[in-house]
Amino acid sequence: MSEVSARSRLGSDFFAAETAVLARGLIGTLLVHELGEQRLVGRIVETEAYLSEGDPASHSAAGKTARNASMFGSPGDIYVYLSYGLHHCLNVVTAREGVGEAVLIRALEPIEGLEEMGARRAVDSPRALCSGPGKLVQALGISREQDGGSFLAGSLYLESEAGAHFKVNAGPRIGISKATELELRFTLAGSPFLSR
DNA sequence: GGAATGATGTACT
DNA sequence: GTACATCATTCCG
Repeated sequence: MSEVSARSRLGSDFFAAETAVLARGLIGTLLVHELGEQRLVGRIVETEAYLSEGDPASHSAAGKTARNASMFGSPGDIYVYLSYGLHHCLNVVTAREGVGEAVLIRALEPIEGLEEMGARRAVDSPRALCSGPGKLVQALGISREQDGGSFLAGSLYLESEAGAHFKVNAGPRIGISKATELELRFTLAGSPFLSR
């Protein structure tokens, strides 16, 4: 009997799920960024699904542009975009047959590398490190250089823990003005590390 | 506690 | 010119 459950890197079968299903399934998984000797890890506690048809809040709704091109790639691809001209946000692409869809990672519970995250963020409280889409990208040292890459190969990837189970809540997405009636935001029940 | 505000790249009217 | 999948700071109660 091991006290530490086995971790395994998530593969292509995991990312093949329908977008909203994957958004829910990502809750509780570990986001890992290896930066040389550094290993920065956070548990995903908040996600939002951005669809194509019938979702005017999605970047893909107005068609493909230079900025959102990665959203039209393949399941498991990385989409990083610049928000409000200042902050970068990280997405897991779920595109299928030219249909641009993705899952926005909105908040993490810091697990490993808290000190390094604090240095990058210039904050001390663990709650302030990754409690927002722009914050977690800065804390983990992610940049637009990762845009168009893949979670299936490279230094930025996802892990699951064997036997792990999480209670997930669903509700309306936040920070948007269109399609606010859709319940496409998923959160880890009771987590103190959510964005709001 | 909450509301208002400034910073500012990309895409669209 | 305006809107936007944001954040930190500044004001007010």
